[in-house]
Amino acid sequence: MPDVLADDWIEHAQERLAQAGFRRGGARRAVIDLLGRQACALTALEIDERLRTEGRGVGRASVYRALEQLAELHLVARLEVGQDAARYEPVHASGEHHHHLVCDRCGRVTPFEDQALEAAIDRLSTRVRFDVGDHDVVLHGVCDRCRR
Amino acid sequence: MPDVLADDWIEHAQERLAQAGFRRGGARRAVIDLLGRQACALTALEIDERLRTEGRGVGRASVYRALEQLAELHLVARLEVGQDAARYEPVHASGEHHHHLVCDRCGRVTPFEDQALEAAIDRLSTRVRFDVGDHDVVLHGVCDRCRR
DNA sequence: GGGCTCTTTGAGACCGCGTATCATTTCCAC
DNA sequence: GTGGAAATGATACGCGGTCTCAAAGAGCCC
Repeated sequence: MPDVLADDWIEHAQERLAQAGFRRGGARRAVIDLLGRQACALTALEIDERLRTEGRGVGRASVYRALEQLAELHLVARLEVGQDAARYEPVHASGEHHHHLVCDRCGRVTPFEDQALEAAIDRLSTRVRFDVGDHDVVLHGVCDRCRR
Repeated sequence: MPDVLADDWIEHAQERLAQAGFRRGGARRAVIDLLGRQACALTALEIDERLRTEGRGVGRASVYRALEQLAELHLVARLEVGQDAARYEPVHASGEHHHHLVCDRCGRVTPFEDQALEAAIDRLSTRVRFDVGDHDVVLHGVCDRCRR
């Protein structure tokens, strides 16, 4: 599913990196291309693994480096959902984003969106003595597949 | 500050453990006593360390074991806030709980409460095809101490 | 209390995600 | 093309967390 949104993000990311003074490089490019095609968050090792099976293996260090740089520029979001491995996903320029349901039984991570939740967080952000940037919401429980 | 709430939680936890068929043991007791006195979440290694400085050092394995057992009985909440170390805090029987502001500059973790946020999550929980249990909300940003 | 069994404990080996190092390769401004 | 800086990747390392197993302690029957 090579959709337009993915291509947009990939292009956007390349641009922002160039602006930030980064040179081009094959490893980072491969990570960006893979991330752009994902619907939801992947762990660094999943990325490493998928690239390898695609025949575009890169060093582990390069994966982590690319993710760190992308996170620094807010092009990817880093999140931890209680599984001892950080996950990364593209941040779209539209500001649109989702949160995650985590099945504590099988570990599956599913995205969801909720406007009321976002609104509550926005309102809340203005009243704390804290310069709020990003936020993560994680709902733990049992997914419908495990419940049966 | 040996307050009543802390003592309540400690007692409650002991009771629930007994009900669940656990025997008494010094290490778990030490972990519970320490946790009961905390206002906010600690990492396992912080717990280990503090017990050691109190002269009540316990094996690392015992700390993790106790925390796991307590989490299983929902007596403590386990949360990860993007610092590569899980944190644990008491869950009070009242159902009252808070969420966390994380300073990405200094790493400080600060609790906050918000009723509107809780309400939004409750409403949302009923509409997803997922059996929602706990939830975590983490706001990232810069704390007032680092901002100046 | 004395024994018996089963749980709890803790020292240390081990595992795996993530980071640091550093020699090599690649990019790009000139 | 050439020089110098950035990017890459193999690998060693660090550290949070788990597993193992023998010793100590809890609970129970007598």
